[in-house]
Amino acid sequence: MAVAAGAGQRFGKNRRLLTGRGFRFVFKRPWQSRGDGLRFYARPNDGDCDRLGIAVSRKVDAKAAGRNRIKRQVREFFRRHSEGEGNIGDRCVDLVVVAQKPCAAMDNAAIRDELRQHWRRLIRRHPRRSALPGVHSAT
RNA sequence: CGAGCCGGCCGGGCAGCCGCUGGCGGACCAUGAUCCGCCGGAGGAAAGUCCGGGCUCCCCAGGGCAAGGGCGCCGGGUAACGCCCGGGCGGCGCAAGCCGACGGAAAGUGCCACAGAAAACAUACCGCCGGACCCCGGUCCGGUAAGGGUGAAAAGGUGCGGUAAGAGCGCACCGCGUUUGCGGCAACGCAAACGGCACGGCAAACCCCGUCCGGAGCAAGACCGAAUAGAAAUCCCAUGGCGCGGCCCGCGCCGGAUUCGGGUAGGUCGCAAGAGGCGCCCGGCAACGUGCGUCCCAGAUGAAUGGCUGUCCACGACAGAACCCGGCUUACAGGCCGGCUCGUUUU
RNA sequence: UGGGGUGUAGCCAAGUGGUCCAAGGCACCGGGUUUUGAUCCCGGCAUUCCCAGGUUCGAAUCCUGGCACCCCAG
Repeated sequence: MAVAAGAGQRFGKNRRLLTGRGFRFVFKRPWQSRGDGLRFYARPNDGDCDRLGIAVSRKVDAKAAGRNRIKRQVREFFRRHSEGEGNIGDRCVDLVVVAQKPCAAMDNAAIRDELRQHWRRLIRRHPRRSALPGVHSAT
């Protein structure tokens, strides 16, 4: 069974969007949130956990190391805040995070700040059953 | 101690917690994009894609020729190279050292603006010298190329002799060329004799000579599954089946190959043990090679190394594998080791 | 990952197999014409020809290396 406390901390392949089909599903009818450096596209799924896809193109940052940095920040935030397994009663979402050009100039703290803003909008629209102590205590 | 040169190396460390990914082992009333344990998990440039290979498919299947392109002192190393090592020559530096697209201009074609008499078959503006004429300054004829002037570059340089003035005209030295001898595998060097101006520069101008090169690329390519359109063109019919004419045989269809168009974007393999790393012996000035021992060292496929906390310090640069090797080039905080040169001080 | 292309003034751009001045147009600025404006005429743009080396007497042009931007394939 799922370990209730640590369920949201994992980030296996079941928590990611792995195929082009998964991305297309989200982009078809997305809920959106736009900011300076990032955009969120989300859509409720039929699964039992949230899933994440990230898009950082070469136009954002031509250096591979720079793109990896952005993706790591997004992944780490999602790992610590999203809904894990055992939430059959909830409406979980597929989320795609797209990085925009200014993101390359932001430091890690700034990226996390923006992620928090988008995430707060997301949970207002798609409420969780479980509380989100991480978000409230972090801010 | 200061200034500098060369070679080699490192690229935050430790501890804890939460994660990611591959392999192996295990768990299950949920056999999966799951969970648990152990072990492995980015670079010196992984980069730019500038060269050289391996490996695949296509073409040719034997090689040659042509086109186009690369390379270019000599010798060696290497699977190969445009790389590396050693040497020669030239240049820079007091030196340690560093740098060099460094074959050919009497095979040919072409270019050298402006200036200048003349820019390559040489030639004569101002001059200098001799002669003639007019008469006190020039004109004409001839000789000459030292000096002036022009230019990026002016037809060997310097000195002495020589001369009407001059000139390789003669001589000495330097330079250049030819021949011979000697040293060296060679590039080349040294020496002697001879030649005298006969060979201006540019081949990163066309080119000549020598030498090397077929094309594409792992999203190559192979297989499984799904899906669309037994649709189009060309060829084959050796084997097999069916139909038609009585058989040989022929034709048509099924079938096979290639191409074009359309559809699909799921999985498996390729996919990591290699021209491999390290250590030692031997050969070699060295690059490197032979042998022995030892190690297994990333394999993802929306794509893995991160986050947080503590602590130490010089407060962390450039930057992320995507088929794999050998090089080159470019980016880079800081630091370590070894050798050498010059200067200064002290003994 | 692989392949290809382009960098010349604020913008669009031409440019030679090397030699005074790097065409031209738009825009902008100054002046003239006009009662004023448009048109028209004259003049101007003080451009490291993307950057760094090299060849050459001389390079936007030739050679080498680099940077930036754009496009294409699956």
